[in-house]
Amino acid sequence: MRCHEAATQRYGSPLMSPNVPEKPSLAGLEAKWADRWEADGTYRFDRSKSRAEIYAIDTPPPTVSGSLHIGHVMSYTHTDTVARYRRMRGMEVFYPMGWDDNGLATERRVQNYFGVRCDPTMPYDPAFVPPEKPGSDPVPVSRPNFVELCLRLTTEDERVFEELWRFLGLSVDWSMTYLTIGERAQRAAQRSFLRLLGRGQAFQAEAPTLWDIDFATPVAQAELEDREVGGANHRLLFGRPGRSPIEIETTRPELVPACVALVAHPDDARYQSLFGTEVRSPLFGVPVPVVAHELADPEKGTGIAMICTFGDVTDVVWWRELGLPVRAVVGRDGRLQPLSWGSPGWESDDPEAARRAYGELQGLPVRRARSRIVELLAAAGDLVGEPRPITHAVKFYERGERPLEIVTSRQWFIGTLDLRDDLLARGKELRWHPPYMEARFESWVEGLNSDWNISRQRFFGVPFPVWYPLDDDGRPDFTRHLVPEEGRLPVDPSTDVPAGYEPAQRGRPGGFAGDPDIMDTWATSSLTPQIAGGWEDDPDLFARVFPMDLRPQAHDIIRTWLFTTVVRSHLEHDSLPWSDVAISGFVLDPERKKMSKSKGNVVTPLPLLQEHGADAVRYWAANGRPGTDTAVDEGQMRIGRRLAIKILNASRFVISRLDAPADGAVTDALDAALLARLAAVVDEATGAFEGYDYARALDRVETFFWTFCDEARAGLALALSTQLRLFAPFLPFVAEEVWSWWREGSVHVASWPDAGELRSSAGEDADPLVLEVTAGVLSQVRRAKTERRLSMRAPVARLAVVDTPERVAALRRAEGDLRDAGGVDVLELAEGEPAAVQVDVASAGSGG
RNA sequence: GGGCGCUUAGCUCAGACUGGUCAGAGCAGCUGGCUUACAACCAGCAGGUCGGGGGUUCGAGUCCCUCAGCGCCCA
Repeated sequence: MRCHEAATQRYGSPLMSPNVPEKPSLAGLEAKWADRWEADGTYRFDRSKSRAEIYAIDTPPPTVSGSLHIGHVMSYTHTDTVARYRRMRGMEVFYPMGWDDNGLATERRVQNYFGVRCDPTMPYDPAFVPPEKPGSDPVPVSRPNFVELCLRLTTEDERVFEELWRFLGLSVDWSMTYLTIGERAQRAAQRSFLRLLGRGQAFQAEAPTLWDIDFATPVAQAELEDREVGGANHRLLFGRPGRSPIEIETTRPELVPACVALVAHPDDARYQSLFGTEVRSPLFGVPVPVVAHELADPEKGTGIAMICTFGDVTDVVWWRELGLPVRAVVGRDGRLQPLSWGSPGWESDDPEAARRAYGELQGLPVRRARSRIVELLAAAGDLVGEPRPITHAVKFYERGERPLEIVTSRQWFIGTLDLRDDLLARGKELRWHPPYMEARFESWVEGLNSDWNISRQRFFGVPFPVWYPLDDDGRPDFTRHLVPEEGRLPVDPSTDVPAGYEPAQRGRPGGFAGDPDIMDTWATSSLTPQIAGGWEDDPDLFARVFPMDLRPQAHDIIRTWLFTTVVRSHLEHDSLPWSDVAISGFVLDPERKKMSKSKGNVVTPLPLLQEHGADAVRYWAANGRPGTDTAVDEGQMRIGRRLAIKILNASRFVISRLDAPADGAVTDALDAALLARLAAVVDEATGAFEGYDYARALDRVETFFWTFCDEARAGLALALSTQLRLFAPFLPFVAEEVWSWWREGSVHVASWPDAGELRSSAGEDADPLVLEVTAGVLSQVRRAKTERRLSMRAPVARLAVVDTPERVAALRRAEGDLRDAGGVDVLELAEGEPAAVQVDVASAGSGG
């Protein structure tokens, strides 16, 4: 029986009596095998394995509020090929799926889908039913009702997503699926937050914050993008008692009431005498100092600028570094808020005039305030010339439509600025595939200019597990945090009560108040290794999977997801979250343009999967090299489909011609040569996969396969078995289908081919030259027939080959096969030079 | 402004680390063939200054410098 075992090992699984369909087809393979894999638990994770035997993947949890697009299909297919490869190499693959369901994206979708908006002041209505169809005016609902609707919709979306993934053939263990709004995720996020708070790494600060007035949310540095927009430079006059006025330039004249200083470069000769003096703002007569700072650009405008609280991020820097006061005029709704001119902080030489001028602006949105104040400035003679239109870069929320404002508010942060060097070191420690992607991480870390704002004044997310004691006047003391024991997590401070208090004390003087904020979605999804791995909830599992092996993701979220995950793991575990990261490219539309909702060129995957089949779409995806942007290409999918069909047919051909189980030594020289070359292919594919280059592996396997088909080596069961296993990571359905015709078990848990065993099967004197020379001569024979417009069946009366001794010897070893394949009657082999092949095709009448 | 990537046949791309049968594959196109596994198939046909220029070398898509175009990242 040793012989049998050896053969089983070589072939990846036991042989059974072949059962080949009459007319093989790809139709219905996806559903058939997806069901079967689920029923058999083919991809079920065995948690009894040790860390060394486990290959753990930190799968990206897709945002369920969007629809899955073709880009997801590509990236997740890349991961799946790697997962399948590792599984066949004998690793126990930890491959869960997660759904990123919390956050702003879901809120927006729920608002539109149900026609509601969240009003956190309303009480819960257990009987609430959303409108049949969303009306023109959104229906206000309580926060708990709103959250219920979010959960209802995401549950539905997640079901649809899972079906698509199963159809695509992702080999995930669906029993391990997690949600970023789920209890485990909430517990992990809150626990991590509390520990950071305890160490002072998380903190609360009243600080200028980039704010999107439409989404009503603070925006983190990672969510910013610069956009070129039109604006205008306005030249304004700041007065000096008894002296000529100072000219400054600004694109935001509406912020004159928010001006706290003028600034020029310390070396700027023009303004030396002004430093330390005071000037008066136009219209409002506010005395402001003239200060020096090297960020002031002497080349820009008049070289002297106004500092307002806050017009842009440079204002924030000046304000912080120069210790200036705050005069906030823009509110969170993006309108100019009421001010009290003449009171402390709002001093003016002429409070009455200031009040009058501001009365024209108060309540206006910034754009309209801008036009109005320009009129006022012009009327007062404080505007020099006309505004000059310019184009300049302005900061936007990446999903927003109006420029961000900077408002001062109380927010939670995780300190990241002090980690810069540590994080750069982590970036170097991580193995990047492809390596050049590390540059994006580095430049991001080097450019960090603010700590990580993790709080959001929104509704659907993980709450901060914090309460504040209220003083005798009912005001919260933000310096004192009431926090729960870790064992109570997760908590919702809006319904749960801090230790030592009664529910009735909520909101009462001397009582308590819950923190109303929720965490930003990245503050949760930066913990996916911890959530999926059962950090603290399941220490046994966590020890077996963490740190993980692989983070697969696309390059657009290096500064968000990858960065934040590295931060959290560094702070909590003093390690990387994974050893390797594989970066996928973007999917471009068929015209190689970036896909975006606004352009309307987003490609949805389901129709493509249905038309071409999962294996075909996977084939296209697997051809997208690591890190490289790839266009949607139905031509490639058609090629993939044809490849799958070819595998069916070629396999049928080989299996139906199996003589005896070819467990013994290979005697035919051509067969031996083929196996020897196949061994080299296995080496290449293996090496490519070890470097996460699935595309290269596929290329090598595919190229060899077509050669194999050309040679039509009937009876080479070992070659077929090997190739099916090589194709299995890419075309899991067709590989499994063919496998089922003649082998027991699943090809996806069969062993990855072993080049050494192939070589030993091929035998000592296997010579790849036999294959090469024979194929070359056969190709000449075919060409001769084609040139004479003859059928490939046309007989060859005489074939004469002249070549080097080695090549002639090689050819002689495959003489029989050559005669059969070419229909050759007389074969003459001679050593000599120059090499030549002469094909005498029998004439049409000569008995052919 | 700094950085990264790309630029090879009409199209999509291989040719990396380890310079010398590397000038390739597929698609499209053209010409033929139902070779009893496949007509959703098979066979045959590709001469493209390997973006421009310079350099290293006996020899360079392959290494170095430089320029240009495109894309992306960061500021």
